Amino acid sequence: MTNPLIAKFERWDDLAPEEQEALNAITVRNRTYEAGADIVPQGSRPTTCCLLLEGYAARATYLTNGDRQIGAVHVPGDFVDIHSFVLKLMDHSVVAVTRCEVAIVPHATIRELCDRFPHLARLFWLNTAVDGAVHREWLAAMGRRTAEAHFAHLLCEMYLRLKDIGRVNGLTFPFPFTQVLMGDVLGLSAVHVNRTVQKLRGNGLIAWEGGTLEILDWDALVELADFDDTYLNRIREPR
Amino acid sequence: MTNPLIAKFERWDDLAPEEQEALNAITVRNRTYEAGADIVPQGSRPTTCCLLLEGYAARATYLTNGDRQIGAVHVPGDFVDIHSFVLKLMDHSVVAVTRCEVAIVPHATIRELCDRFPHLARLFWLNTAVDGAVHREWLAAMGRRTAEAHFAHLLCEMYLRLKDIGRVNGLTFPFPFTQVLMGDVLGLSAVHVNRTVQKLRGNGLIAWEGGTLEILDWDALVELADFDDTYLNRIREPR
DNA sequence: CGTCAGATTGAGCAGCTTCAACGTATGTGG
DNA sequence: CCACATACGTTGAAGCTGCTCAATCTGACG
Repeated sequence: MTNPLIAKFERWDDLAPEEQEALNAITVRNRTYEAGADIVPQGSRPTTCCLLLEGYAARATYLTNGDRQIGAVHVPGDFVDIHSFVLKLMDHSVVAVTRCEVAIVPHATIRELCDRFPHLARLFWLNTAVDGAVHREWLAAMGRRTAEAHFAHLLCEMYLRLKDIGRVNGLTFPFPFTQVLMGDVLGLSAVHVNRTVQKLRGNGLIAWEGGTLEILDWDALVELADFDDTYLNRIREPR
Repeated sequence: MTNPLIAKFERWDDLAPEEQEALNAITVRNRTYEAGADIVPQGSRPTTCCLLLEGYAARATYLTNGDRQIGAVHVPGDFVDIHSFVLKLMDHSVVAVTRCEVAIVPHATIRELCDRFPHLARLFWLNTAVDGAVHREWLAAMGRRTAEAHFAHLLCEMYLRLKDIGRVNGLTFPFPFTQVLMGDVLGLSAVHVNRTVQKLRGNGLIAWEGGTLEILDWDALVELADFDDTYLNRIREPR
């Protein structure tokens, strides 16, 4: 199997052979997390970073009343907490939404890599920058889009990101999330998520059952969501 | 006047004398933007980065219907679009909320700085990471807090950030924003911003008039907002 | 067959929006 | 100095969106 991080970086820019080699050698060990487990807890001080190899993970910010807001959904190839290398203290949790397989990379290794290959340092930085762009777009979706458009927007994003890593089948992809979880993603109650899903179904935009989602009308979904993929930075150019 | 960027970086970590020297030399020219002007437009490809020296700026994501969502408010010392160095294509605009004075730094200069001082590269990266943390906290405020708590949260954040750059006077600070703008920040209509402000005033938490805001009861504001400053990363440690 | 997680439905209510009017301060041209 | 325009804040009324509470349904599993 190709290294999914190399694949991700190569969607952004060319990698020198030595850079690829270095990226292939950074994993200290792999680890599996069960669905629902904390991969990195809010308030902790990680000394490693986690590269998601398999499964879905999410970033959750918890309030003291127990409510939480999810700020990003991660797919295989995502370096879910690469920012902890500079941030040190986690302001949020990374949780395993499904069973997750993760490669563990020590901060010290990231440090060496960055010193040896400034170009890789820029790509790590870019990773953090794109995460930020996703947050901004989610903010716009939450503040200025209807619940239905917000959900549609999320689906457009998930589809493209999964497509980029070769995990879609036509317009169908795995979507093993509960409606409660989607509430934490969209900032809605589970009940209202249900009603929103039914609208999307009723309008013939999607089918969603058994953890599999099918987009029935991509153009209509994009239109409804006012979706523009610029923020995902799906562009290959010198960095 | 001390360089505000150096001041900011030194709140995160020690800087070597050569690093300070290098940071002092990066400005190519300064420029002033009138209130309301685009400093960096959404969709553009900047070849420079902007360091805010004076005034308030904001990042705005525009929808095609003209609505916008603000994702961050910037104060002097903020490198408002440092992420454009790796991102290349702007997914959002940076707008001058008041008249702004800005130092312009070419990407090429940032590049040299990063190559020469990997430590500075990490601090630029940290800058992007903290921006991301703010976005996440705003997401949580928008999705899981009431309008009143959301506004209170924003005020706690603004207060601390302004305090850190020495721009507060006791619990009073400049807050020259219109209620329409606050709507774009909070994801609310201007009318509801007005009613929310009146609640905060009525509960004796704040006074706000003539572009000046005074926090009348900090503890109550923090309590209402469920505010925790972790995400602002106001910690000095080796990076 | 019982249990449990998750999805669905209904009813009533609170929060927020829109539309529209009005108040107030500031500035501008005559 | 007045007449008028403009920007911003405030208020009321009506209606939609999304929430809470609570019940029911469904399929998977032991």
